[in-house]
Amino acid sequence: MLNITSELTQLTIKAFQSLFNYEISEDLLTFQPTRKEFEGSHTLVCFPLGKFSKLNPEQTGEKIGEYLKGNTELVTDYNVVKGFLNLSISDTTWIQIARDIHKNPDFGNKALTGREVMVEYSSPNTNKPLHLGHLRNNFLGYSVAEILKANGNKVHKVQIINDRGIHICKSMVAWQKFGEGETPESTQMKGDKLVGKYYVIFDQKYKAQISDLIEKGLPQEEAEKQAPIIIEAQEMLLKWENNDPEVVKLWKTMNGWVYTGFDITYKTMGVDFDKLYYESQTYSLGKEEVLKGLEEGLLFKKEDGSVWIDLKEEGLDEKLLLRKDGTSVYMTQDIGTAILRYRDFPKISQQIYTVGNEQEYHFKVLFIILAKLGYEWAQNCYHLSYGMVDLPSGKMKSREGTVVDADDLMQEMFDTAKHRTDELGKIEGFSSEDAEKLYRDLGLGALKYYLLRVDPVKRMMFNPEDSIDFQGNTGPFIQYVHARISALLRKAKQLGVEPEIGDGINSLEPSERFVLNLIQDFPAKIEEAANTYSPSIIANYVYDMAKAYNRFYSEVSIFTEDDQQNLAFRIAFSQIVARVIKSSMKLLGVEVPEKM
RNA sequence: GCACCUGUAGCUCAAUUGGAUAGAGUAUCGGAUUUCGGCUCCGAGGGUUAGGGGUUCGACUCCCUUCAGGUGCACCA
Repeated sequence: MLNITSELTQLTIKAFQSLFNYEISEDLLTFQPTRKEFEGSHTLVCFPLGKFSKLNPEQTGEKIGEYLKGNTELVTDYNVVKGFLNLSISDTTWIQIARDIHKNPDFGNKALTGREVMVEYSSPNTNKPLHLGHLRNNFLGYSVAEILKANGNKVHKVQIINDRGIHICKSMVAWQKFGEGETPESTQMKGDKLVGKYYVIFDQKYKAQISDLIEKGLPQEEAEKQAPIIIEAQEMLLKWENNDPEVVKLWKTMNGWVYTGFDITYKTMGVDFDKLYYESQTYSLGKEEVLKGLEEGLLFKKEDGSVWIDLKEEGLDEKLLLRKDGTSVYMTQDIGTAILRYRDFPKISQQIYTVGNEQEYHFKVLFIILAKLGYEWAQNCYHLSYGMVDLPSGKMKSREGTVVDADDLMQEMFDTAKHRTDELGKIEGFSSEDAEKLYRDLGLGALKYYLLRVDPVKRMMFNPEDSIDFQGNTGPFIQYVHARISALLRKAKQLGVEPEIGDGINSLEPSERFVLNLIQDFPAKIEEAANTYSPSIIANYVYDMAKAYNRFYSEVSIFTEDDQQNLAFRIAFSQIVARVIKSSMKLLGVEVPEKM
């Protein structure tokens, strides 16, 4: 397809050659969108060129503009403001571009490049339900996977389920002692909620025991170590690692409950995975690798028998890899998991870990350790880090029970969507099933869009009220624009108008040029988003486009058009916009309804 | 204490990676329409980009520094 920027670059090189007899380098030519207060669509920054043209930036721009206008079909007009050369592109070019895009329903998606990557996200602990933070994680990981796919990568979506360790033993101990045989069936609770309940109970009992011990005169630190219930949990972990049948059975049962619960939540969220990894299946590989590293002298053993790695040369500290009792820690497991994944998928060139920014240090260390152990792919590992999500009501702290549960929040979004939609009377003629689907699309779309439109590295504020507004930079607004176009297309069909870009079109509205300029930028935006792992780029892009189309729509009344060719063109043009909106939203994991 | 991240309009976020007069939405104020103090349109105000210094044709962006907030520095995961 015709690419205006690269076309302009080539023509400008030629112009420069012919005007100043100098072969200008491509990277000195930066084209950017023209600011809307000036005429034109593409702007060449002339400041860096003066050195080679031997003229000041204005004169340089003037000369180049004159040349491009006079000698090319592409450029029809120009103006120079300060050192900026603004170029107007011919309508025939725009129409040609529209035609190319219209013919290509798959516009934006690159063909497979042969590159293969793995994206990890979600990766919950199995001792408590998913919360708001997990929502950002899942949406982010899923979206990045979609973006990478669109950019030509083969993508494997995976997660690592932290199904072993002291945390799950805590829930198990509490259930054993105080559960009285409760099950999801007997309590009518989602499995993850039930197990989470016992995790909380454990914590309460543990705290009570600590304060008892402190009252008896023990220092805080000692009390934390000696509380009977924590000792029980530690003993259980050891039994688990030794394959004690009873403990393993309980562990399987309770994890099973959690998985059933998680599956429901994932389904509601609309995310999925190609393969699941379980720490219970990877930690022993990690242990092997650590022992191997110890033999090779890469690691060292302390007097108490614990195994460490020394990272002082890298400016970091020493890091524990095996406890004195020989059990493995978080890091050990992650080493095993990473290696196992490369064995499973030898062709992947990169692993992307979607994990909160509180673990930046962990991943920094992990990647260094893997490199030290001799795995050169470690340098391609990437920690997709993201900030916390705050709520207007205040901070989210799991210990204080102020966590916002993922299921509850999504349900609240659906309810709000229903409430707002009914209020606006937008669902006349909907069957109850269709209406239900619409509430879900709107509620979930609002949530996803709001969480994804912010740069991942930033801590963000989630305001449920704002997120589901039909006005402004929100999911529902974009969904609304799409539905509006869909309605227009339906009407065109009724009237028997075929969307088509014929040869008779020769001029465009300024707002159409503006929108087309945005549209032709779509593949570049995908690439940028893929390179920076930022769905926010796509989100803000699609908002700009929806807004621009909306302006066009209010300026031009489409069906009063008496020129049939022009009408067919405007329908085709709208169709392209709808497709790009749909594709963009798909990259964010958001459904766009046809009707709303 | 050390390390990393963040700081942009009252609020929530952008800014094409160093480019023009820093933009949207929301809130506020004004106007239009309207059988609601609701909805919808139009317009306006609102900024020393946390402060200071430096680099250059040009800095929200890069470097140094101070301040504020957050996170990490577990034989938890």
